[in-house]
Amino acid sequence: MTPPRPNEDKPARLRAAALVVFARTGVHGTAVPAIAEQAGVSVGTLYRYFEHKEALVNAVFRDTKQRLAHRLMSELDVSAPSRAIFDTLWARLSAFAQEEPDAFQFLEMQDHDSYLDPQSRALELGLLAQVRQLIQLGQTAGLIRSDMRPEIIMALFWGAFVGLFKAARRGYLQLTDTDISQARDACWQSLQTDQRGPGK
Amino acid sequence: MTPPRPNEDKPARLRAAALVVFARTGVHGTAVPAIAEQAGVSVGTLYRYFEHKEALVNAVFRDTKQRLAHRLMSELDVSAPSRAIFDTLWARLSAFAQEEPDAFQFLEMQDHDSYLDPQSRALELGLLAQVRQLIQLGQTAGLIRSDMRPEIIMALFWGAFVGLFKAARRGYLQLTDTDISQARDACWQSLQTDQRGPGK
Amino acid sequence: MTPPRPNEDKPARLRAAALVVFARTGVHGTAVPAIAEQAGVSVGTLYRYFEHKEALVNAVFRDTKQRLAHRLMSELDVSAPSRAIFDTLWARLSAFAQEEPDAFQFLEMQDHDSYLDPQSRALELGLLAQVRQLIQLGQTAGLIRSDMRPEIIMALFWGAFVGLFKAARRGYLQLTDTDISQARDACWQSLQTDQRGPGK
Amino acid sequence: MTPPRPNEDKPARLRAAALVVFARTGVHGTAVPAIAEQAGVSVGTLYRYFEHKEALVNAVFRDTKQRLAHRLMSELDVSAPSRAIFDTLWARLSAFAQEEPDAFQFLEMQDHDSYLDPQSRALELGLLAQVRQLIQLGQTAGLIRSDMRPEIIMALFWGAFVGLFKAARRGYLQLTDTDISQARDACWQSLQTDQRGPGK
DNA sequence: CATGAATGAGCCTTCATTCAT
DNA sequence: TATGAATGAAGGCTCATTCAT
Repeated sequence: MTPPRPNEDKPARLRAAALVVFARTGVHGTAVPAIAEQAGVSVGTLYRYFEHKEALVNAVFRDTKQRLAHRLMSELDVSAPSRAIFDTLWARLSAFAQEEPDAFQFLEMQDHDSYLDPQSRALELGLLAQVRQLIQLGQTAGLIRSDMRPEIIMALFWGAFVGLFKAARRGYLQLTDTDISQARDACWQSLQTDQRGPGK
Repeated sequence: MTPPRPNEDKPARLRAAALVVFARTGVHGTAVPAIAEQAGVSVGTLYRYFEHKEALVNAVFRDTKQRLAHRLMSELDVSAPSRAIFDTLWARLSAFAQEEPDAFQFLEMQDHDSYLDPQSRALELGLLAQVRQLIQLGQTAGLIRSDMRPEIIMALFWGAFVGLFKAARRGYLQLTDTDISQARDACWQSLQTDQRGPGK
Repeated sequence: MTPPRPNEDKPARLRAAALVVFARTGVHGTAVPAIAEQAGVSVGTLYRYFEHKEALVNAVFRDTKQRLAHRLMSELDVSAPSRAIFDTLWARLSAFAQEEPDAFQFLEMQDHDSYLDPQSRALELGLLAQVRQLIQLGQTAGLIRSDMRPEIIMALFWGAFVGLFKAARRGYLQLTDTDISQARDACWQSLQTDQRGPGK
Repeated sequence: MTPPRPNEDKPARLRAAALVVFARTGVHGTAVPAIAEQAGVSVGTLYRYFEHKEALVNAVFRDTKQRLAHRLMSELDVSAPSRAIFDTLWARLSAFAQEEPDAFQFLEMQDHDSYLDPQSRALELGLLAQVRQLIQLGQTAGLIRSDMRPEIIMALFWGAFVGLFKAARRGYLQLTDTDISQARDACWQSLQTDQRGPGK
């Protein structure tokens, strides 16, 4: 009934479709037929390519996480100064969040823990490890403050970025390019050794 | 069969129980009987006090949000310097996130939009408005950078905080008090006017 | 909270209340608490006087049937000519249907068979037997056609009467006193030996 | 487990099954699984074809009413004398009541008002209007008494017929063909102008 | 391979009935 | 004796999954 691009491979179309509806209604709130319909195939076909709904969720998760990882890390000049790397990463993340809002939102959904399998979790850790290395590199080079554990830095930075786009998505905020640049600079600033000593 | 604390009031017990399981499995992933069981009452009893599952969710949300708001804002000395206010808020938030991890996680869940009623949403906006005012006060007093919109500052700050505790909860991080203080200082640092000018 | 007539006996009040709501919503469509509320007592009290919902239904049925029987048969001059008896019965039935529409409707409800107990059924047969005797009397006296079994006559007559008031209740008809008299005469006419021979 | 006639169409089988159990237990007294079981399908299948239980009830009602209407009215020679029309209708009604007792009983159930939708109600009124016209025709032709409103005549006649078969169904009566003919003649007689003047 | 009708376990909700107060 | 909160089986309905075509 709806064979949009007949020779596009079905699993990919199903993953893409699932991503859309998962972002809209959440994983638990999405019925399998709704995914099949969005993909323009029948339920039976979906189950030909994915054993469970859970398997599909994990496939979508890995797919999306990997796309993010690729967009962030591919051809990244790790020999550049940290600030340049930071700006590049920020720009790439922003592009991802803006060009694939569903993907970005999906990755941030809270209730993944209940159905992610070990492989998916490993993938997540992999990306984290990569970012961690970048930070450590910067710390060693003296370009990023060394008085904080890289894990803390990552959590704060990633959280701040997510917070920014989540606020925008929920309508609390209208994000302009200026906002995004300012936010980037503020975040970078917090990664520097404090020049003024502790407050108070 | 299970009258654990016979004279504790049921609605409160049900809200508390719901919070626990919602935090664990998400709202959509939680069956009503699971809530009743956690509360040690029967399903029928739950429905005596809450018309819908949705009504219960909203009650839990409001309850929790209000408790957070109260913990954050009660007896806050708004005439204190911004840094002191900031530290107080950070400490209170940390205490909340550590003492009531379920509550903290629940409030951060993504898929609330689908079932929150107007009253709940209004409550959320109310707390945001309060925090916003604090930031504006600090900006006017020259203690917080004025080159960023308060909304952006809030989003970044709240996001960073959430990111920190979410990473801890997910096991990517073992949070110590030192970590929390450092994170606080880093966040505060990003709220200051940059002393060194933009990078690059 | 609502002790309307404190010394009226409770079972009677409960039967009356049940009749009202049964007529309105049907037996299956009526929740026990609704009956208690209508009676101005608590559910617990209801169960003090009636073992089951079913027991209450049967009590209401018997109560109502007996009241009908009494209104129809008490002080009936069985020595009067059939036409006079007929007119009296018709008038009494009409009064009952008009003064106690709930009772009349309840007695005619179809799905009684599923919960009437033997005693209730016996009562029903008792009233039928009484009417049957009246008809036989008339037949013997040559005042009612003898070419039809009394059972058939009863069924037709009772059905016609019910049909008349049911149509009125359902809004297909606005019943006037003239209508009721005409209907009475038409019914009586059908009980007479045909003066013109069969059709066809 | 029970694929009795595999290629019979399911909605029809479901309507037929529902009619049977509705006639037995009443609509409110019938659980959806009981209908599915009677039809030899699963609950899920029932809900594939009918949105609600209520939708099914209405479908059954319309189906049944229309079948009755068709059996009564199709190829009816309205130019025939009233008596002939009357006899035909009576015969057709009798056939319907005897061949499809569940259908006949279902149509007469009291508590329809609570779940019939406007379309179903319209259908009911349509059939009534048709019968009404036949009566008026007969009245104009002087073959049916003109001193009674057609609505009254309809109510009495339909009620009498229903009463006859209801009595039989409830076991108060063993209906023979002779009974049915006699009843028909008696009913016709009541539709004639009284030749003897009022009784008393 | 693809389809989508069929299945039935499980979800949300109601309600007849009980029992501590 | 009266109350009404508590219970849990059962009802209406959904949806992940299967399988005949």
